[in-house]
Order: sequence, then C-alpha cells, then structure tokens
Amino acid sequence: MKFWSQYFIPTLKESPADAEIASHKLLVRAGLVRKLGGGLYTYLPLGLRVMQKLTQICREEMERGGAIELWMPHVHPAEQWEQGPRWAAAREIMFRVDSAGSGKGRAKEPEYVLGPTHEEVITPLIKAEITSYRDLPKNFFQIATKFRNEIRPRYGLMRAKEFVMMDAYSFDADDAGATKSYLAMKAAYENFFRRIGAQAIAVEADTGVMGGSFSHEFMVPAEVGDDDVIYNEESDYAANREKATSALVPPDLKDAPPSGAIEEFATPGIVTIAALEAVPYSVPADQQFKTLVYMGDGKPFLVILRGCDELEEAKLGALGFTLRRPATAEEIEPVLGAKPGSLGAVKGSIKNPAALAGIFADHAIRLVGNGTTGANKDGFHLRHVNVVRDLAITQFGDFRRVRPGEPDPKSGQPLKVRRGIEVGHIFKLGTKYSEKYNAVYTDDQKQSHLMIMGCYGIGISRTLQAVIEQSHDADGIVWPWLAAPFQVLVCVLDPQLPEAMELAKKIGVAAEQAGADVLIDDRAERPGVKFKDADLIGIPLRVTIGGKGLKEGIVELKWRTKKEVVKIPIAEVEKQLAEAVVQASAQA
RNA sequence: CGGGGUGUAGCUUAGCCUGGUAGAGCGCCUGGUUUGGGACCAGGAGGUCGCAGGUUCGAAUCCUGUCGCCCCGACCA
Repeated sequence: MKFWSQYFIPTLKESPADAEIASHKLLVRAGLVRKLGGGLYTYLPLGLRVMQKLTQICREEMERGGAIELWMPHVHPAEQWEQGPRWAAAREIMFRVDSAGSGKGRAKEPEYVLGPTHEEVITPLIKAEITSYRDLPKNFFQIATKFRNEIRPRYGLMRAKEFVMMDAYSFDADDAGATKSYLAMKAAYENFFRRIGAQAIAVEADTGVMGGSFSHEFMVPAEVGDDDVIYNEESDYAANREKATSALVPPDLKDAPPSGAIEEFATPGIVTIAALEAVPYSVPADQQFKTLVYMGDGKPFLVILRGCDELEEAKLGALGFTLRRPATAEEIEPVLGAKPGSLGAVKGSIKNPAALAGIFADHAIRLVGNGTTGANKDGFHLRHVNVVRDLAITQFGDFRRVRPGEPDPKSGQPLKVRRGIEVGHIFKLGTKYSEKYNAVYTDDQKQSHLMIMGCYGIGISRTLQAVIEQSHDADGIVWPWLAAPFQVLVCVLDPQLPEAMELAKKIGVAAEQAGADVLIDDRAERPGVKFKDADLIGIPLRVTIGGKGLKEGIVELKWRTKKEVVKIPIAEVEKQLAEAVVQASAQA
C-alpha cells in the first residue's frame, strides 16, 4: 500500500512540447517517465512499477513456455561480434565503448560494444557448454536493457536508444524440435500479450538481418505504428508489408507468345515510366518493364518489375547478399551501357553481362507478356519485348510491394492495410549462428550435428507505451488490470478527517489481501484535482471516500472504463471490493 | 546521414519580421477565503533569452558558426 503524499507521481496539466503522440504525452503527463536526452528516459516510480508488472508476467509466460532465465553482460568485447555473421550489418547501430587510454591502437575498431541483442554471446556459450543431444532442447531468456544507437529515436519509449527487451534463444537437435520451440514461444507471446491487455496480432514477417527461415511479428494495431500490416480478417492472412504477397499471378498463367519482332524506337529525354506513359508514346505502365540496378556485396545485379509496380526492398534479402544498396549512375553505365532511364534486360543489349551478379525478375512481369523497356542506349527504348523470348532472367521471385485490394494468397479476398507497432518478433533461425560458431552436439549414433536455433524478442518498454497508445481516452490512461501500476486507488477527499483515513486503510488492506496493489490518495488537494489525476494515471478501480458519503454511511466505487459510480454501504465495502478484485484478476 | 523546423523561468509559451528596461498562463512559496471534476483574492521567489563569435552607441531580435531537441525519409523490439 502506497500513500500518494509520501510517494512520487509528478503529474502535469500540459503536455511537453516534444511529445507528438497520445501515448508519449500521457507517459510524461501521468508521471511515468522523464526525458534525459533523445531516446533516453528515466522511469519514475509509477513507470517502473508498470515495467515490473510487464517483466514479471513476461517471465512467467516464458517459463511456462519452457524457457530458462539467465543474465548476460551488456558490454561485449568487439571481437565477439567481429567473429559473428552480422558484424558488417549491425555495427552501424551499436554503441562503441573504448576504455580510456587503453593504448591498443585500434583506431577504427572499438574495443567493446554495447549489446543490441545476444546471439553473438549465447551461441559460443552454448557451443562450449552443451555437447550432447541429452541436453537438448534448451531455451534461454533474459529481460534486460538493450542498447541501439538509433539514428532517429522517436515517440518517447517507442524507439529509444536504451530500452528493455526480453530476448530468448532456443537450441534444438533437429528441425522438428526447432519448430516445436518456435510454436511454444508463439504461444507464450500470445499469452503474455493477452494477460497484459494488449491486442497484439501475429503477422508473417521478413527475417531481415537476423536471417533464418521464418518469422512472425507481433503487432499492436495503431495509427502511429511504423509498420504496415497487410491482412484480410476472413482468410486470417496477416503479414508485414515487407513480407506480404498476393495472388496476383494465377498459378495456371500461360506465358504470352511474342507479339512481334523487337523494335527500337527513339525516346529522347524520356527517363521515367510516367513520361513513357504520356503522349506521344502512350505506353501504359503495366505494359512496361522497370529495370532497377542494385549492388550486392560489391557486384551489380538487376531487378525487373512491371512499370506499375514498386520494389519492396526487404524482399531482396532473399537473394542472400550481406550488404546491398542501390547502384549509382556511375556504377550502372559501364555495365549496362546507358544511364538510368534507358535500362533494360533484353538479351544482347547489356554491355557487360559478365559483370552482373544476376538478373532477378518479379513474377508479375509475366502478366505483361510483351512490353516496352529501355534499350541500354540513352534515348532509346524497345517494344515487343517478350518475357520468355527476350529477357535474360536468372531467376524469378517475389520482389514487388503488394497493394491493398489485391487478392490475398490464402483465399483471394481483397487485401487491406493498416498501421501497427511491432512489439515482439520471433525467428526460426536455423543454423546461421550455430554454423558460424560451430555449435554442434553429438547424437545417440555418435554423429555430430549443428544445433537448430530460434530467437525471440519482446520490446517490453515499447509494449508499455503501445498499451497506453491502445488504451487511453481524452482524460488519460486506461490501464488494463494486470499492466496497471496499481489496481485500486482509494481517493480520500477529506484526508484531514481521521475516520476517513482509517476507513481508507481498512479498504486498502482488504483490497491488498484480495490480490490488488493499492494507492491511497491522501493529498491535501481539492477533489477536482484528485479526480483529474486519478483519470490521468488510469488506475482501473477507484474507491472514493468523501465527507458526505461518510455521513450517509457509503463510499463510491468506480471503474476507470465505465462512467457510472456505484454507491456501497461502508459495512459492505471491504467484501464487495475484494470480490471485484478477485473477479477482475480472474478475468485478466 | 539527407530534407524541414525549433531553442525565452520547473512546464506551456508571447516578444524576433521592423534592434532600445524580457511579458503571460500553469506550477512553486506566504497569508486569507474556499472544498465532489484541474478554485479565488492579495503578496512573493524564479530568466547567463542553448552556446561562441560578429555587426551595432545598443542584440532575445540581424549575421556566422556550433550544440541540443522535434518532424519527414532509410533502420529496428
């Protein structure tokens, strides 16, 4: 039981100028956090309590899902990462630490880095400690502060440089076991988000820099989210935009026969799809081939799309390059023979085909059949280009960005799009890390095998804010029962009356015994201030003790989610409150 | 890192264009009146106008640089 006057809940009437979204404003106004610097926040007592609620529930669900808690350092020797598979890709976001005057002369490489996640730490650990199939499977987790030097911190805790994350790593003897571990974690996540009152949905996701074979993101739908979720509720299809596909190309599509011999025609100054669509050329975008050039680990490669489609860059990850970026005009011309705007992939038109790492085409270009593309000659295009006959394609794949309204891949229903906040991510990693660190075990036939890994993360601090974003009204936060810093607020309007405070303590004890955390507002403030603050900090259940009520022999009970106030005789309040607490706990 | 914006009291801000004693609201302190949805009256404390240069008789205001913060883009829990 905490007494407000002795506690520390600095609420604000006005929102800080740097807060843009509702949850960020409320975090500050309700006295949960204060900013130290960009992406760096102090958790005030109330904010810390919520964090502790979330971590404890997360811990319980992870343990129920078979994971074992441990704790790893967050200062990592840089060598640990240099030996790992993603140093090149991850070093940008890592804080570097150098012990002063170490004299090691490592001008370019840091001595230590602060951990953004822990695959590079746990995999060598498990390689050293686990060598037998008898000790598998194992799944380890920790709940700890993570460090990422976000280029652009945003929205309070939503994207911070230092944040709290639960990260878990599973090790299995075989693929079936790894899938089982993955599904156990998926269930644990679902339980966690359900218990804390967050409406999070699992969507198929891109594996990104983590690598691995498949993955789900847990998204809290919210307008302020950073990600687009492509979904259709009837078919149950849901995927991150980076991963989403559609059934645009019918499986039985027959490739169009050539419409004629390739014809070159002059297009002086025409370097965009839109310009070629206009008169006098009048070539619809969906009758054009778009040719993009990227650099993959230093070698250029081509991506061919329909003129009307956009590249979904994340899908290029499937090609397996470690480092990838758009090519510059200077890099393109010597290889293709023309500047961007006149590029194409027609056999024989490419100046130096041997320099290319490949030509990758989106399936959807088969819908074009015969189209127009650049001639690899500035100011010229080619028409009657046939996909099968003329394009030098290495491999077809899914590279285009889906659009709302396209048929979903499960049922053909139109796809929809909405924004979401990514609060959790699970990956089936496979052997990417175990291979790199040679994490092997011996089976019962004395054979060595690579362990199959999975990794799992929940952004606890981000989840805290996502819950607020999802659960607030004009007056303040509306905490779900188990996420709330306190479940019961006893609001004493006349704390100078000894009998009022006596009753408040009795009620508080009863609520605590029923399993609630109790805050007593005993401040010498006017009732209006107390009610406003109560709504702002969003405690689910409020008990009001007023001078008038005391005379009438009643107190008031009000849920934060409801408008009505229930008057209860003082003699019954302890019992009724205890029942309400027990019931709310049972439902949560 | 590219583009845009902004920095004035603990918080929210006016003043800047057009240079001339730095203002308000909230919060805080004192006293009084109030007391069921952010009370009122009276008095009071609190500001190197982000920092450093420059222009000027004179700079919060104009110029240059620099730092912080916010927004848009690429990345992520």
